[in-house]
Amino acid sequence: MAEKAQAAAKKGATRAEREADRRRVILRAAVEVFSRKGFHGCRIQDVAKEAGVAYGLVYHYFKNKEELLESVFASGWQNFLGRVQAEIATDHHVAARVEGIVHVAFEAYRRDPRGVKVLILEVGRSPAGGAVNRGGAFSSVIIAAAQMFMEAQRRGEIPAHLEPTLCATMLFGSIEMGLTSFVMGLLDKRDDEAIDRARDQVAETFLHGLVGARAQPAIAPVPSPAARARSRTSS
Amino acid sequence: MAEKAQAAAKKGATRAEREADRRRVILRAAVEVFSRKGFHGCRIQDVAKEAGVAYGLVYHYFKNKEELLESVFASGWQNFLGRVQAEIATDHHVAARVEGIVHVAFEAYRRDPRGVKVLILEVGRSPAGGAVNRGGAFSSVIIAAAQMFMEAQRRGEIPAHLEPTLCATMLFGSIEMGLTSFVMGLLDKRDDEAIDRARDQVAETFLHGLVGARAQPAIAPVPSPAARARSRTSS
DNA sequence: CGGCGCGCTGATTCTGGAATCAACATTCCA
DNA sequence: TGGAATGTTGATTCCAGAATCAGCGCGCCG
Repeated sequence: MAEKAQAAAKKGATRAEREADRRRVILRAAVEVFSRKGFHGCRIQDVAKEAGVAYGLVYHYFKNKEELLESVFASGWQNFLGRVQAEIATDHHVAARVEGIVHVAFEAYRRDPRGVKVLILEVGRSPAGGAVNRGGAFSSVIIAAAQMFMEAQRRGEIPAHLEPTLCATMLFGSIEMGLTSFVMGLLDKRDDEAIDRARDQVAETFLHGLVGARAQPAIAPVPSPAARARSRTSS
Repeated sequence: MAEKAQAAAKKGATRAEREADRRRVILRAAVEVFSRKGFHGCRIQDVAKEAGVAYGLVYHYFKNKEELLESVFASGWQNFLGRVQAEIATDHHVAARVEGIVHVAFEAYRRDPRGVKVLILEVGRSPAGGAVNRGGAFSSVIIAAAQMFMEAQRRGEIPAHLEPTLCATMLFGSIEMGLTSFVMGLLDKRDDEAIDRARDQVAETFLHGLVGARAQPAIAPVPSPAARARSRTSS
């Protein structure tokens, strides 16, 4: 249906270039279709049609459906992962780094919502043992971020009693769900302002939460008796 | 493989009771298998075997595979949803209600990790248009929570400039990813203490973040020039 | 106690879609 | 310009696994 553009680009280009181009077109189509129907919900034919290409050609460029997803993942996630790692690797104050990470995520979404959607919906979480799970790629960011928080604790930038892994987990949870609310249409995905505001709120709220956290009491001014009673029941 | 227990329970029970029992056994087995292999990754046969029951019987109790998932969803999510709604419906301070919600989620996980895993991995997010997505069930909690936050703003319990939907989104994102870190083995799922601590940290951190949020500046003491420059670039 | 109904069985059928492949098209180089 | 190499096609093959169904046997009722 889409993607007739490639025909035009065919003219002045070496064979290798055109081939790489085709590959990219198919990959792009795959992202598109996966994001619409999900990995399992779509047939290779759908991808081919979307790419304006014959059924079998997909198999010329990718060993099988699985490898196609693999590649979609690689092209999207690797890139994202790299940027996040770069943010983490700076030795700025943890606040700056967290801001950086949030920024990277929301920018990625602004640039390519479809792609982010696929990553969020298909790749990041996918059924455990499932062949789809990119050997703990998700885990690796979280671990990296956890190390960052640990370092921040050593520097006294955030309270020492927080579990770093959980901090990392919450950070990406907030980001991911923040984006999901756009993906799912809870917030207006075409409102650029809204995306900016969301980004800032996620970063700020999360940071305030970390820095303000104190070991003992929740700051509930009127902690209902019921909640109080329950709150420590099971520990 | 498992579930030979039902044979024993067969004795003193009316027919209807035994039948309902069977249904429950199958449902339980489905949760088990879905959580291990995912919805798409498992065959009805796997479910049947897990339930210690014949292939075709599954079809006696459920129209098809889809309806089976539907039921797994209903039995798990409805229940969870109800409890969350109940928390939201109290007119306690927002802090108490948030604590309540977090508590409900983590308790659910403690009681039935498998079930929670299925909800998180299969049902909650599932490919968009996909037949699996329970008509925005996920959305409905978020909307409810968003209303709670709006109310809290009216009462002056949290800053007025926060986007309520995003607050809700972040809350469930934090909870969900917090649980995911157990599901994925980043934290030790058999350590009851750890679960408790995680629960408290999620609630506290999130609440501090909300309450402490101020309209203008992030609290970055040493906001790296790079981050500063970038921070407002695109708005 | 005998026969009848219904929960239950699993071999069989059926279907959708992944992967193959042999034929056809295009590009490249001599 | 010819023909070798490589790209492209889609009808065909093949199979996993969903759904069916004809019959069996267990337990209940007369």
